[in-house]
Amino acid sequence: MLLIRVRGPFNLRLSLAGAASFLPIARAPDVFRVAVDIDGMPAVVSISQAPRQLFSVRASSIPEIDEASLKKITKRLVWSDLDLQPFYRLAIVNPIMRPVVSSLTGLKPLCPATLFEMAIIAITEQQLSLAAAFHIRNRLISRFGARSGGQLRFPSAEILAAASLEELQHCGLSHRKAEYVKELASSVIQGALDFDALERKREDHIREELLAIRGFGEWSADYMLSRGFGRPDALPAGDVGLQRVLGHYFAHGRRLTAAQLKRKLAPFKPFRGLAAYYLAVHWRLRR
DNA sequence: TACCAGGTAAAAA
DNA sequence: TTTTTACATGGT
Repeated sequence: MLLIRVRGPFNLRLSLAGAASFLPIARAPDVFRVAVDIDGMPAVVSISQAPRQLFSVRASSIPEIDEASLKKITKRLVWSDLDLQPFYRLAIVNPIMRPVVSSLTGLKPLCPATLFEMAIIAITEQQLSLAAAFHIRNRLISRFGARSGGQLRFPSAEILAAASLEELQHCGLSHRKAEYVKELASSVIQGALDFDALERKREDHIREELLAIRGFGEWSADYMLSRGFGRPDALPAGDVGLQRVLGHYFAHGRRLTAAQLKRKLAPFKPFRGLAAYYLAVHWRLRR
């Protein structure tokens, strides 16, 4: 077991409930359990929050685990480099945002285990409802995922690149999306696309690279910057879900345009995407 | 039953 | 160059 200290306020239970509020599942888990690959070895990482700002992290099914690697993946899963305090300082002086952050103190968006998985998530969620995309992803996982410690982990780029278009379509992807997934997986294993190297670049550079991927438009690039790369200001302004939710807070329930959405979130720069997430979770949990 | 859902690339005009 | 179209599944 490994203990990790977190910077600033963080409430894991609340963050899990926030994440679950977007999915068609009955109840949020209280332990963050993710099947992953650590240095090529399958493992299940279980993160729970001890009193105060400590996590306990366990990795099963590996006899010897490199502590640094485990720490690295954990930091990514819980976005631990993000300190919420500067965002809260901006939020509490805003009459609409103040009650939202005070009822959701410690909420953080949780990240998927890998950027590759996040990229596939972005593709599956294009245009479809989150519920539909959720079921499609689950079919991808049960069809192509490898088992580690009794849990299925998200299929690797190698597996998805080798899958046939028919198999991918059979999971519920359109023919076009099946092509996107296969091509993206191929360029990852060929090294033409290196998400880990991208992570260290500047935000605008990452965005440009993402837009060059076939199947990635503005929405997917910003969504991935926000949810995968953990850039708190990145904001998919064309997002229908956000436009509707923000409409409840800023426009008497009328859906906002992309430009209006940006304008309403301008006071929270450089945390506009995070502010949008707080409003979306607040709306879904109706706290 | 339709219709819309946290879009995009490619065809058509 | 700009506009229109096809497309997957799930919930209402």
